[in-house]
Amino acid sequence: MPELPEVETVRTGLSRLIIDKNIISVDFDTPKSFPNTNADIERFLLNTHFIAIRRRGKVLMLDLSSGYSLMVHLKMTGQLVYRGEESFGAGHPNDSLIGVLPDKSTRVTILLDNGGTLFFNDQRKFGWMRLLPTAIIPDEPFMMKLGPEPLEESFNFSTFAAQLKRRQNTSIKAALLDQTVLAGVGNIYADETLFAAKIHPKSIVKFVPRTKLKLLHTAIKEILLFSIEKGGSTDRNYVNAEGKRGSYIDFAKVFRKENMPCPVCGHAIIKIRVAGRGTHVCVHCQKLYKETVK
DNA sequence: CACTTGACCTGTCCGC
DNA sequence: TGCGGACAGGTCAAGT
Repeated sequence: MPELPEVETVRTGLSRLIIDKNIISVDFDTPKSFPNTNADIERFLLNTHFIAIRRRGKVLMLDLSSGYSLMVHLKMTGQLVYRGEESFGAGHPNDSLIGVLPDKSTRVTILLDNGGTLFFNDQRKFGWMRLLPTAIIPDEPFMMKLGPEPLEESFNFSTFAAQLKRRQNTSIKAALLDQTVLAGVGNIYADETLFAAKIHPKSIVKFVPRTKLKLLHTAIKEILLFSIEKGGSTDRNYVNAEGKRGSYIDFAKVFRKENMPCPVCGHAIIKIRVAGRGTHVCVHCQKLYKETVK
């Protein structure tokens, strides 16, 4: 599912593909997918061009020359896929997960002046795309609440520890998934980083030793960066801006590895439920901290 | 305020 | 073969 590395991969792809391209037309299925008025669309979207593609947490911002931006959240099954004139409708036989576009999951279709098309697909309709003034994006309630960017230099260990102070009595996994603690980690990278730090996901935050939290902080940075190198994780639906898969999942140690041997100790990885999510853990390697350690 | 649970959706898989 | 139900998991609203 699109988490920070997947959204970042889409961002770099779109930066390469649609910057400076002019928007000729936009078409969408329902207002839920694109809740803007026709007047706003005509004034601030049509006949403007993309000047920058930015990311904050799992949110994408496609900045336009009109002073407005398309803000996009892919949620679980969202895709932002560009098809150039040459590849239009053709798909990619080798590494594309998707075929001819538009398909039944297509919510928004944006036609560009170079003959290319930007598709916003979303099978489960949880995602959204909307047009709003670039300047007010930071004031949006969702953006206001977001925690620090884990890959920024300023996200050092003391920042991480300070953020966790607000979630002392919950599980460490619930804390990692909380976007106000840090922005961009979802189910895959929560499981993978906790495995790397040898912390059981059900561990209560206040009982996790500082040394383990330091390992976790380092693992977050390293694993997110590594996944970006691999183009993110394609578990089911995720594809990049060209409709292609990411390969991080091939390197995952525990995610979707239930009943398989732990790569460190060989014990079987089990799947449990933590914070309402499917959670993968090696109970032999990952220690459960539920009370003060002596 | 801190924390947990259910709702939002649709496609897929599993058991009968 | 079809059908019901569980499951997938990001975020928010409503619950304790």
